[in-house]
Amino acid sequence: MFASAVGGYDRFVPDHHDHDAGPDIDAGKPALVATTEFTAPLQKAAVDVFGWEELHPRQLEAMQALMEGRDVLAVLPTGSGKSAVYQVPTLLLDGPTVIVSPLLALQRDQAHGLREAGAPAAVVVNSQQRAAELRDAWARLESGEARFVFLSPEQLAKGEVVDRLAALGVTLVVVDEAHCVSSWGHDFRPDYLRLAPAIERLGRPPVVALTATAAPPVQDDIVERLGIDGAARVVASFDRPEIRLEVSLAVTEDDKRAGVLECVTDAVGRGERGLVYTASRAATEECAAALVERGVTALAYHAGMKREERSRVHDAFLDDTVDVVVATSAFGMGIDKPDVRFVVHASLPESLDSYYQQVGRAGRDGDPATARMFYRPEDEHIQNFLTTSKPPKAALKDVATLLHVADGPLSPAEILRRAKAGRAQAQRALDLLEQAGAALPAGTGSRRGLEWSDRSVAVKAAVAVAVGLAEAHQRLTRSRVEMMRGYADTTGCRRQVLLGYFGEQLAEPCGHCDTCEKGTAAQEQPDETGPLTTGAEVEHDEWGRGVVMQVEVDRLTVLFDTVGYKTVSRAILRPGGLLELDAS
DNA sequence: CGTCTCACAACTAGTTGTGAGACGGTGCTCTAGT
Repeated sequence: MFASAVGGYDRFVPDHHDHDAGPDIDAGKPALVATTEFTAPLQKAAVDVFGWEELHPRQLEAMQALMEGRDVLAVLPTGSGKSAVYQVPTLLLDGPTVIVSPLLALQRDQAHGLREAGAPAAVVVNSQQRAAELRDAWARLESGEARFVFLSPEQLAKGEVVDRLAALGVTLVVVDEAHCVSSWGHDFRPDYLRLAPAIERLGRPPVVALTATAAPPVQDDIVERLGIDGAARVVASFDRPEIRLEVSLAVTEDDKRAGVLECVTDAVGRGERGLVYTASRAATEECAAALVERGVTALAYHAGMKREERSRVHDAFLDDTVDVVVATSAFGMGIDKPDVRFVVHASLPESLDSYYQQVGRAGRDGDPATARMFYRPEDEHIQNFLTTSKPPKAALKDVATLLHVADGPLSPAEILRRAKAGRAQAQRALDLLEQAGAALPAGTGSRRGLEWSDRSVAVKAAVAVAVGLAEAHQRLTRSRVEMMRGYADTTGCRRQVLLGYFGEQLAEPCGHCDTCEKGTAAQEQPDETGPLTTGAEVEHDEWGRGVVMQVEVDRLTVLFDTVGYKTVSRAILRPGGLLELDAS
């Protein structure tokens, strides 16, 4: 729409470290982005509608790829204008943009934000709306007035919603907080893994997956699950030098508790505000109460609380009426508060991905902030319990048999009702059978459901494949917990370890994490001079193919396709990227 | 896998030990009852 209105406005966009208030997202990347036929129209639309005088090179790179019809995976820090990546192109495209967003509160805030910015109308479609609101939302989309529609992956799992969207001629699909595809899709919210077929049914417009945190294997998983293999990857630096990293090992629960309370009380005494993450709901309440007893204004936050109360805590944190929020992992997505000065972990998080996401909520204003983790070796077990559910073998057999003998498609509701297994187990079994390709979506209208893919495939064989998938995922999540533990126990520079996990090599120890100051980091310099460097492919007799994720003095961390992360001794190296069998 | 709670025993009247069992995170959506 703006293309014809633009002329004579063609130049390179330089790097703007000097007046960029957000994090430096450009380290190690080319500062210039090639100008294309879309550069000028994008810049003009950004100024005219949103008042953005300059687009960051990374933003522009992602937008240009989308305009060329390519898919994009953009990994950009929060506060760097991730949303602009789809907002501006939408102005130049003919149809509406569909934004898949994981939380209803987030959808509401984002739609509201667009309204404030003076952008074309945005609507929200979800189960919390009244019938009249929904009718209105659809009417505005169908009239062409609304150009943005926010919805959950669960909405896109509904055939009638997809059909209705398809009729609108969707020209762009956005998967916001795209790390959820990888972290939640496999079990917790399986509709994340059903986005690819839904996008196909929308006519397969370009897709942009947006997230602030995704290690290379997670990026691969997102791209694969969304079916956007050829996506342009726009990945900014993960480094947040303003955040000081510290870890304290505690022997007893009492020591750990005392450490957390002292650390938080001291920080609040200096006038700082921040977050405490715990592993359980009970621990949030216990810790918040202990802080209050010490004169700190603290509130607990977890998913067991009423919606209203959760939003009250959320607001209190944003408008500084509370110094500390003590929360489970439920707190944080969508929080963009600039002056969070500390993030304290009172337990080991489930993965370095989660850890970095939580830590990254500190110091958004660029001023110094602290990330301090207190942990006990025992903490590893609760994460293993929480993140790894055993394959539901009995339920798998049960559900597979139902599908195998059925005459036509069965609706998921009917399958759950007829299964002998509990609802949750049966649902998980159904998801796994679908992932295994044994159960396929079939039928139309009210007859829509799932059916057995191929009668010649035996129940037993399909169950075996599904169990294999579940076990592989179980091994991966366990190895991710081990990586978390490895970070906690390292004597090397923490920033080097953390950035290495995200595929970024820091040449020198950072000089201001706890291990650097203790002096242990200097003795643990990674040696990248040998035959194996980060990113190299290796082969192990038992574990199969893997990619080197990290190189240390005498050991390597390798991510294997089948068994997840493994740390192996350098001594077992053989020429040609082969590893000896006796690795441990 | 570890921690906590509870019931109960053993012991002698207030406390300590033991074994079994429950519990531990993230959200959307639909439905039944107010």
